[in-house]
Amino acid sequence: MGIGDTGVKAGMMGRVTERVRIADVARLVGVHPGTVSRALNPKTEAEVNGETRARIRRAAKQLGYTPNPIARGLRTSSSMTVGVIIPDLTNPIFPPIVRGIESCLAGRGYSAFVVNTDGDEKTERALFESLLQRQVDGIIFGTGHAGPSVAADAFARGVNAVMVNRDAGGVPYPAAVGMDADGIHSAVEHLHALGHRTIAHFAGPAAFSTSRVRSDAFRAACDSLGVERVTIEAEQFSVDAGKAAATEMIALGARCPTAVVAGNDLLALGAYHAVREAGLRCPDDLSIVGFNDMPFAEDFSPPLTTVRVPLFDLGVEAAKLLLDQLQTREIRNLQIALPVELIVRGSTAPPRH
Amino acid sequence: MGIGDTGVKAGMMGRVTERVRIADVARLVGVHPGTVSRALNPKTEAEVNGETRARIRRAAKQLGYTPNPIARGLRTSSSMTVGVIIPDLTNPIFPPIVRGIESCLAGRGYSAFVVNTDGDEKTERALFESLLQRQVDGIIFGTGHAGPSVAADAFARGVNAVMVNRDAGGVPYPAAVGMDADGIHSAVEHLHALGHRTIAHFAGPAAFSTSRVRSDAFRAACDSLGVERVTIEAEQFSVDAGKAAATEMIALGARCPTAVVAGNDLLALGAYHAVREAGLRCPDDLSIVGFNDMPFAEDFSPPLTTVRVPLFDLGVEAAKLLLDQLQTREIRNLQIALPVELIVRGSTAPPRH
DNA sequence: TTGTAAGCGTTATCAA
DNA sequence: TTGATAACGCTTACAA
Repeated sequence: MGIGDTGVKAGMMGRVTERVRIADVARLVGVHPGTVSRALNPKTEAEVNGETRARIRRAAKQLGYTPNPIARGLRTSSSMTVGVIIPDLTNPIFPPIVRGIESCLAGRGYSAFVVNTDGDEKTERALFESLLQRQVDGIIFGTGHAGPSVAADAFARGVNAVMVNRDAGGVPYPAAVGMDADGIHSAVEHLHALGHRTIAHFAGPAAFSTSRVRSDAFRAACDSLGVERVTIEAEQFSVDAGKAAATEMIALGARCPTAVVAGNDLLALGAYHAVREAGLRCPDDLSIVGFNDMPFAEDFSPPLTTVRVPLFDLGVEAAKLLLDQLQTREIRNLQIALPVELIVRGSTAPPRH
Repeated sequence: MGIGDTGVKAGMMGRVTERVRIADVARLVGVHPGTVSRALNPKTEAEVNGETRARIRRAAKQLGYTPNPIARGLRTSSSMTVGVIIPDLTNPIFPPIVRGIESCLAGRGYSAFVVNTDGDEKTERALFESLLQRQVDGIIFGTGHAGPSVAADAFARGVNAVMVNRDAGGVPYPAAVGMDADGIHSAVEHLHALGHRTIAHFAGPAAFSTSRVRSDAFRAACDSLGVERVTIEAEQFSVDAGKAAATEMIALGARCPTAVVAGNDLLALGAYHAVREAGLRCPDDLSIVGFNDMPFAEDFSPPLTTVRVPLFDLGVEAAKLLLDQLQTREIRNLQIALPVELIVRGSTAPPRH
């Protein structure tokens, strides 16, 4: 590590600009602080005389007044902030989702506070509590899974929340998800059309709704097309797990399927690695389809055939769902399912005999 | 869009668990709230009798008391939060940086509030102000550039901040960066050793310190090795800009360099696209080196030879720098430069004659 | 329509 | 060492 200190110091800290308070505006206008508050608050601006309101607005702008969200939050127990709980920001599906959430929230004056659990339940619980302490108005869970969960507790405690990407098992929070079954059907049909008659599915952990929906759809699609099928459950939705699954499959030798529908792009990528390591080639020896169309999937070697999920829009819809919930104070048990699309690229080809 | 509403409603919102306040603990212990505050605050716990402190701690735990950060923030004008301003979370170098920042912050009780500017100065300014309003204790800028900037204003106003990845031109905030010059030297040497004698550099926008450092190093490295050089300045650090630069370069025909050192991986990826579109191949017709080793660069087609920057650690160091600044209340003008490493993969090969 | 005043849950100053 | 008390900056009954 190189450290180069020029020795120049910034001297005394300049003072962070004195914040102008509501009282300053009130004084300038010659009116009571309460009136200023009412005039500046969309919900109460009707209660104040049009002309005074105009004068207050002008003064506020002149002084550069902006309400202190901390003080307001203390008073109203609302922070105009929503917590976003995801497993890991470096999983490439999350940045687009988060940006979608923020883009929707920003328009309504809300901000997103994003935290990472690394898939650890204890961490998730701690982060959840700390978000509540910070007075978030609601939570968007990107960590949904079946069984006991933080989301389940949140629901029991009446916390406003929604799910994104995955649902929460039995917990009736609204969710924004992709039409995963459609995507899997398209993938299987595509492979069938290419001539594949034995196809494998790398399923994600059974606790995730995305895993279950995709693997059920896989079974249904294969059966309806008369395709022989194998399902291998991966420990996680990760490159390593995908590699392990593919290695196991390749060991089948002659009975090895000619194509795989991976539960997500990371598993597909793991399959790439296994294929390469086994001295085989994709798509010549094995066709591989991913799921999500994560950023840069088109730049993989070979470019990945995958199912595109509108991740940004998933984020937008989840945020809308939450905002709606905050407004109506009613938790609706519904799913918004967005259409997905098979993107055919270079990782699929006819099987060779 | 498919909407399926089961019609099941969650009934009346359960009530979010009643928060237990400092007064509740005080009452239980039979002591004044002020004492509880002192006992629970690391800075003042020495002022309270060991035994009372123990009783207070026990009661707090029993009741599940946790201080309300909003109330505390109002009183102390500190939120134990730092703002992180980056251009775009979907730029793959940022998730690792952000995780690094958070991992350091978490240990010290701070949280990170991340916002995206999309490279727009006005947006950045608005977000900056809103972060200050939210009482962030400091800011980490991932958006540094030369000339008038939000960081410059922040410095003038005495705001605690540090830079990550890029520095802020003339503004003397501390910065955590990579040893970019070393990386470029390694890249040029690698290409020279392969036999390349004319090399191009795709430089990023001149306002970024990363661009300047890298392109200066490129010039120096080529000159010291007697390599002919061309520099093309890209409009942005983006795939599209890289493609444009490469297309322009390929149009040179016979005078086209046989290798390019791209200012970052995105520019390199753009060059991939241009090469493919021109019916050429990498590395056969053109060797390409990237910069950063963004996630999944090894999975590109071909796997990208690039300079690995320890992005996560950059985040960690930036956070440390800021925490240090918050503690000492002194803005030190220094740079922490972390070593980088050339990762040779499949996008570089000897030139063919 | 506007003023008054209480209070959100802490921390910090001052006395005891 | 502890208690009393006054802020922090805002919103919101309630009164005028």
